[in-house]
Amino acid sequence: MRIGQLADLLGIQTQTIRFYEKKGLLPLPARSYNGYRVYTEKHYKRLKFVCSCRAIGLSLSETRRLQDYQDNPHQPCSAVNTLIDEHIMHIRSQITSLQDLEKQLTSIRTSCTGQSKVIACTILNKIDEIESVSCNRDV
Amino acid sequence: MRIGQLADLLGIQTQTIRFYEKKGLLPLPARSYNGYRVYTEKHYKRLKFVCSCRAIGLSLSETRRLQDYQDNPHQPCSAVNTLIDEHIMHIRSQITSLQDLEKQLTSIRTSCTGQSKVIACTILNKIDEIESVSCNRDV
DNA sequence: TAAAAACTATAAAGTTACTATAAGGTCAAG
DNA sequence: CTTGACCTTATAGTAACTTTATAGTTTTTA
Ligand SMILES: [Zn+2]
Ligand SMILES: [Zn+2]
Ligand SMILES: [Zn+2]
Ligand SMILES: [Zn+2]
Repeated sequence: MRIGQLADLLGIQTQTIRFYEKKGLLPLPARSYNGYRVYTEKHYKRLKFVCSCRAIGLSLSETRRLQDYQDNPHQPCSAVNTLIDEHIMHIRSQITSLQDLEKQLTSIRTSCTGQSKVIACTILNKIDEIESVSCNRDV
Repeated sequence: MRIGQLADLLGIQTQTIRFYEKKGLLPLPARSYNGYRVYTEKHYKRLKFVCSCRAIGLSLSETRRLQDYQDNPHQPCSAVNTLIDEHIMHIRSQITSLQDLEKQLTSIRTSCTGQSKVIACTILNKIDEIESVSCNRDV
């Protein structure tokens, strides 16, 4: 199978496959006489796993760690659980900070009906009054 | 005021200030005889506004647009409201996709107690069974 | 007074997970 | 024999910074 077919199978771009290869998430494929990459079922499964990990929001390095576990299948799987637990915490903390943001934003938003001029806009005034404890930037 | 003092006042790094300057979010400061940047109250206010915008999750380009409105204060402020409305939509759609992720992840997670070996880990099996319609990547 | 610490400057590279562009080689069809 | 679809590599761009390197300046301290 060539790179275009593999990409179509998984609904991703060929560059993405090359990118994963460079990042070590996909084993080096054989090359045909003309230099084209040749993929097997094994590559397909490996790449599908990467796509699935991305679909549940795992980072590429988290995905890589899971692959390592898959490659050493006789160790206890508690490490897998830990990784997923930590990832769930990532997601949850993102959710709560976004929810906080949304509250603050809707409160700011409702103060203005959009009928005034910018100079008197209560939204801009409220933004000016925000006391960012320290410029948070991780959202 | 020098760059370090300004950074301390707002709890950010000096490089971040230079970065904002390069991005056009902060007017060019005067320079003292030795080339050091010299900031005034005006710069402080401008930078504080940027930090506040970042604190409510606005991107730098959204922040820039708000600055443009501030600089032309005699137009109607409905554009401000629209920008904030759109930004709230950004936040809300991020929240819902993260909540979807969290559901999927907790369902995957609860299937394993971490007592098995990797080869039999139901988490890895469930990840393998995910049918990513197309590898989503915007989360 | 001289060395050390602290601050400033610029420029370039690293981060994440790709996407886009450029410039070119290969292959089948018409 | 050229067009189009496919493949190759390398490089740059995205967001919002952070890190590193290299160097000049000021302040503190021994
Ligand atoms: Zn994670
Ligand atoms: Zn308004
Ligand atoms: Zn936004
Ligand atoms: Zn398990």
